Order: sequence, then C-alpha cells, then structure tokens
Amino acid sequence: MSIKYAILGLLHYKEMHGYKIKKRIEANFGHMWSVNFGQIYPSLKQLLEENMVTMKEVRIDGEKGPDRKLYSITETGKDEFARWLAASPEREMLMRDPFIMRFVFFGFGDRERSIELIEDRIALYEAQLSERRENYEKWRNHDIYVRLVSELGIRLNELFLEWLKEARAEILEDQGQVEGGAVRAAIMS
Amino acid sequence: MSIKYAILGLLHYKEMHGYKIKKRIEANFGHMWSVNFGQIYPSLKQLLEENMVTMKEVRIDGEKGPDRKLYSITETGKDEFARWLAASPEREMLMRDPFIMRFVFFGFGDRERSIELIEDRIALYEAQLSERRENYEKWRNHDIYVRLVSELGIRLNELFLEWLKEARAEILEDQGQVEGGAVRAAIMS
DNA sequence: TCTACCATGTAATCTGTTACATGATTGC
DNA sequence: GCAATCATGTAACAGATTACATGGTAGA
Repeated sequence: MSIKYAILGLLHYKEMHGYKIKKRIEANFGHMWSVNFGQIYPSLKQLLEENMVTMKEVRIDGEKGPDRKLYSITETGKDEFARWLAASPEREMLMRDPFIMRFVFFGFGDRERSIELIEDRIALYEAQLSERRENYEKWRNHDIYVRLVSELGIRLNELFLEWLKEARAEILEDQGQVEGGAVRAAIMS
Repeated sequence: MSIKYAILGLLHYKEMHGYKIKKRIEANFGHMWSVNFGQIYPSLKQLLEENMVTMKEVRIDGEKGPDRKLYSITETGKDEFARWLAASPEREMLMRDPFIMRFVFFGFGDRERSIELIEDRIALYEAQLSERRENYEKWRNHDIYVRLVSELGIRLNELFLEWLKEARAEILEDQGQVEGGAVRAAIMS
C-alpha cells in the first residue's frame, strides 16, 4: 500500500493530523493520486500499530473542531521509508480514463454527442490547468523534486488539451462516419 | 464496471472468446488499461446473466486447447452500450504511478540511487515507446478514434521520456541536496 | 438557516490482483 | 524436456470508493 509510504514521506516534513495529510496529498499529487478518509484513518491506525508513527492527542482551545491527533514519524518509520524509497517501484503506472475508454468506441455512437463530450473534457482540463499553474507558483520554491512533479502535472495537462483539440478538429473533418460502424467492423476483423 | 462496457464495445466488431477479448483490450489499451482473467471471465458470466451477450460453445477440431466459448452481443447489449457511450464519464481519470510517488520524496534519499531509478524508468519507457510505435502502424488504418487514442499513447510516452531526461539533468546540476532533508523541512513547513 | 469546511472514524461494497487448478500445443 | 502461449475458470486477498455517523465553526 503506497498510501502508507506517502504518509511517512509527508511526516518527514513535520507532524500532522489525518485531515491535513489528506489535503497535503491532494495538493502535492492533485489529479494524480487521490485519497479517501476511508483509507487514511485506517492507514494511520496501522502505522501506529507497526510503530512507524507516534500519536499525541491535542486540544487546541482557540481552534474549532474535535481534538486533533498529531502523528509524528519514528526512527523505525524513517528506516522503513528509506528502504522503500531506494527499492524499485513495485508496479507499473496505472492510468485509467473512463473518457478514453469511451473515446475509442465513439465510432459506434453519435458524432454530435461525441463532440459534446470532447468539449466537456476540454473545459474540465482547462480549469484543471489553471489550478495547476496556480499551485506551481506555490511549489516552485520548494525542493527540486516537488517542483519537477508539479511541472510534469502541468505538461500532462497541456498535452491532453492539445490532443483533445486536435481530435475534435480531425473528427469534424472526417467524412468516414457511417451509421452502425459497418465499415469499421469490416476493417477491424 | 467499465470492463463490461469494453467487452460490449469489442463485441460490436465480431464475436469473440474470453482469452481473445483480453488480448484485444491489451492491444487497444496497452499500458493504459490492463485486465486480468479474474475479471474477464466473471464479467462475461454476468453479461450473459443480464442478457447483454449470448454464448455458443464451439469445438474447433484442428485447433488446440479446450472448447471455445464464443460470445456475441445482443440487441439489449447494444442498447445498453449506446446508453453508456452517450453518458458523461462516471469518474475522473485515475493515474497512479508508484514511481512518481517515490520521486516526490527523493530529497530524503540518496541522490545516486535516485538517478539509478530514473535511468531504469528511462529504459522502460524507451522500450514501451518503440512497442507503441510498432503498434501504431497496425492501428493507423483503423477507425479515426482508435488511431487517435494510439497517438495519445505515443505522445504521453514521449512526454514522460522527455521529462525524465530533463529531470535527470537538473538533479545532476542541483547542488541543493543536504543530508536528511533538513533544509527542505524548513522551507516546506 | 443552510452550505461549506474542519475533523474523526466505521462499514459495506465494489474493483482489481494474485495465486491456484487444469490441460493442450508449439517451438527451442 | 521445458518454457511459452492458448484456453477456461475459481478463490483469496488487497485496495479503493461510497455511504454513513458525529459534531463543531464560519460565512452568506
């Protein structure tokens, strides 16, 4: 479970509570790796049992909400993290886009609707891109690795946008669309 | 479950058996969407129960192995697929890269080892890129959507390679590396 | 007042992966 | 003879998502 290691990594910077960890992961890996509370709290519990972290409950008087559980990384946690960091990544990149999954079959559907869906995506990625560019300004003075990942996110976003716009143009030009995909079925067999 | 729809999509081209469907998905979505037999056979079973597909068992005398179960899409299946195709994608793109997850924390590790890991990735993506370029030659005469997705795969691969090489160069130039990440901890708080 | 956000957690469910079991054929 | 590929499937497990439950504060 990589989430455990993400937590251990973040705790290298400073002690944090669960809610903050989630926000941090989303800020660092936004649109690249999301987490749910359903994962983060049980992970912290496990890390605690494994002596990778310690926890102290703090009552913050001036502040809102329940007691916060501040987690800190232990030496054991640091060792285990270092071991993980130097190891080869366990698995390949996983990239699943339900939109792309649809896209590949757009030949069997209605072209107008396909164009609509593509335009929805363009709008979405445009919003995401400005978000990422804003975030970049915040991360650019941090360490080189955080900055580089942030740059990768922006470049990926730009690539998707470019591709979507080119795809839209090509589809609009394309005269090969035949109802029911009969032509394609013949080619594809 | 998108896999069910991927199966229904492929069955639009022609009747197929489970093993072949898996190969097809991997050829179409290679490195973008992988499937296991543990998903595909139960999915076919479910689709059969839902009357989305029909199955006929065929004994192929000349051919090796057990009887093949040829699945075809039904009208119900086509209708449900069409509904899905025109709907907005259920969820966001999911992209999880255990390598990137490590990368962002490389400041806490050994630089030599980080460079090694980056070089492993470069080798991996270079191999993947030539594979994708070969595949592209096969798909380029198919329908415009399949071709465009194939192009996207290549471009993503190229982007990752470029980024990895630039990252390597920047890291080698960087003199900011301090043991234990003390400097970064100070900046990052 | 209501929504949004802070904060912690559990349970049910859904998905996906790995391992196992079986057995034939093809090529080295 | 052995590994790889074709072919079908099940069971156990790991991982992730969604829904639920609780309760406080800030702002429109």
